[in-house]
Amino acid sequence: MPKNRTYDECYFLNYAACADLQLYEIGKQACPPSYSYGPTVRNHYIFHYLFEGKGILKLNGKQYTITAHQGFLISPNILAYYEADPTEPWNYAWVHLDGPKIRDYFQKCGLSSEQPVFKPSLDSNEIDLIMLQLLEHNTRELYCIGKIYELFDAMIAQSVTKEPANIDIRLTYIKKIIDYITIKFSEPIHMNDIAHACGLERSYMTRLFKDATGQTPYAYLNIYRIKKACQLLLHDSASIQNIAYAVGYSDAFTFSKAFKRQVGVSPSEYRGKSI
DNA sequence: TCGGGTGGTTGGGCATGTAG
DNA sequence: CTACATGCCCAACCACCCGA
Repeated sequence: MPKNRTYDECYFLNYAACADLQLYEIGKQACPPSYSYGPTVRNHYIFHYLFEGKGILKLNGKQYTITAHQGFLISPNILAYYEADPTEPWNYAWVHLDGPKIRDYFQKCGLSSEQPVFKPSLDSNEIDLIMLQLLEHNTRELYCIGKIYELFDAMIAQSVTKEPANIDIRLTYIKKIIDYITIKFSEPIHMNDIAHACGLERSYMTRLFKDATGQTPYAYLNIYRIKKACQLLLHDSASIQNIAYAVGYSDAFTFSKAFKRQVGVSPSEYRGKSI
């Protein structure tokens, strides 16, 4: 928390919630010049929207400049720092929210921890109005939940960072690869098999997958197998050799080495520690 | 279960082709 | 021109096998 933080107006909702949305807090603040917040990590989503002024956001080692009638998203468990401009400090509103579908809703707006800045493509009056209504009626919890959905709808309609079709295609390939691995992990899998199943050339598939996930399909497969093996070691009395077979290794020795490399202890030690 | 040797497989760089 | 897709190549890595 910043020193002596004062809110122009902030309302903590007593867990206003519906099936897929929890709304924790709504607030607004006209920040003094160079007013900063963080670095901080949150355990839910925070969306800020600027009525006036500008400032910077630092996230994942990147810096973004945000100006009036734009917004920015801070995702859970991401280290964030933001600071008002020294000459034109921002006047913004924020909402703290979470829920099983919130990530999807923000993604539909083109927002994620990689793309945290919302830039409306059309007249921003609609978003301004929704945010002002939220602030005005911040004690009416069900009204606010309704307005949050309206906000998402408006942001989706006005997003200029919609993912191009080819991104969707790539995501489809990634999903196919993951699906294949999760279904076939217990069988001997070659990368060519996965590539063939997805209709891709192997090296291109590897590159595609690594770009999206940060790890190769082969690494993902091994991690998945060892995770499954951990579950079996804890909840099943089968021999280590049988567990090795069950998660797709044709050889218990190879499994044991791979397990120790990833977990740090041998399979038998892992089982022994859990008892 | 571990360590070492060996052969096969994988990842990734690079050049090139293709489509919009 | 750009982004996507493919093919080739080779160093590095991994699975497998064997002995301890």
